[in-house]
Amino acid sequence: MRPREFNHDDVLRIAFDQFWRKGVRGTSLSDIARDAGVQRGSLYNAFGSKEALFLLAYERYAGDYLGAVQTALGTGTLRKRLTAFFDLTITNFRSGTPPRGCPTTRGLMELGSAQGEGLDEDARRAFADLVTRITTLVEDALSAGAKRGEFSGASGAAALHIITVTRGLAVLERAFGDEAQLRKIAAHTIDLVLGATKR
Amino acid sequence: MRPREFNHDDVLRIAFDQFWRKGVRGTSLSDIARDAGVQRGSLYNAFGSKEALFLLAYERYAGDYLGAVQTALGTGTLRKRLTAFFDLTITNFRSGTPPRGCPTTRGLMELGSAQGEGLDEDARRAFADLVTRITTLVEDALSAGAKRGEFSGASGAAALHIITVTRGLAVLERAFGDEAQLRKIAAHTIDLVLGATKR
DNA sequence: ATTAGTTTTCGACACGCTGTCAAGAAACCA
DNA sequence: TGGTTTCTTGACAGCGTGTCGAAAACTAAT
Repeated sequence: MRPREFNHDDVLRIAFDQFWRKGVRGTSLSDIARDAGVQRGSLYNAFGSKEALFLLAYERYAGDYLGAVQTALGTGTLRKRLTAFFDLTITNFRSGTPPRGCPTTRGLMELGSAQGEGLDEDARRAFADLVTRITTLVEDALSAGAKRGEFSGASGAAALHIITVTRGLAVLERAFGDEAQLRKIAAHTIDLVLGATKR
Repeated sequence: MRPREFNHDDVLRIAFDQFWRKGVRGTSLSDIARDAGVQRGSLYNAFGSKEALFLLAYERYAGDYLGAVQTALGTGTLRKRLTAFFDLTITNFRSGTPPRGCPTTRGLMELGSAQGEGLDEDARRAFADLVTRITTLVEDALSAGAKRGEFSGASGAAALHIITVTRGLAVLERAFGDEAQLRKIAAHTIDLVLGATKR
């Protein structure tokens, strides 16, 4: 059989970069094909559809990001861990020029109820999955912190609250683009959650 | 001059309903024209572009919604006011079948950095404007509550935190569609913010 | 070395969407 | 009634996704 003339992973990387910067609906396969030096038809042949290509590219990102979260939440006091987590989150939103925002949040709001019901659901699942996994990591950090007496409260509720704030930060980032504001909110949230200990 | 054969406001209402359900990029002017019983070209003649039509339709929604927020935040104890505010917010996200989500959050994430730089910026401003106005209303309620001894803390920071949570709720609604979860998070947030009083 | 078979690549096509434009239609005013 | 103005209509260009068949390129077998 004839070997493929392009590298799968390279294309996924290039594609996700475009998706991240311009959104799924905002990037065309022609864009990706041009950037990757590949014919558009070849992409369809190799990946099937734009959504399928996006899903593969997103999975790669999700894995990387989850690893980074795990690292951020892995050392130091609970406050340090949470600070590192928020820092990672905000830095991720603000990466790129101009800042690319949060691909997960964007995807979640961008898709939803368009018209194509089929693959949209797969994408939603992928986004929701990453959110769930990160929530679990935060919850674990809180539980461990509770054992060490750094936090007293319901880890589950607190973790969900923190995740909700990070999603909100992703939205505010798009609305105002004010990184200092985001960091203030993050610090305030940590105070609120940890302060609940010394009620 | 020849009078217009359709009612401006009717079209805006019909258009926003579609935009809300399917997103700006997900609805075509053909859809709106069909629903409104108007020719597509007439819409271009009357409004100029899809984005302009959306902006007009959104302004109408924003005004209505802002009024509802003002009402919700207007009576009772501070806790009651915040509860009513979150209730309004979540009910709004979950209205329609299937639930339509938050048009502001969706718009904020959907637009951003597509390719058309011109009108996207106007839309972003409109979205951000509504968020800012609501933040101010919440902050006012908190300040008033502080005077009455129902809250002690920085009203500005707390208001921003609450708004961030509502934006996060809009995202989680899309991710999980679990209304009970949203209400739990809202209740937890109120406890956290008001609980900070009795530190 | 030649040939058969398989996979990739390429180009043309159908279809939908946005936005433009010119020509037709309808109301109003003089 | 005639002219002007505005709205409506339909055709068009341009770009997007996705499909299809044919050509090209490589492997493997004879």
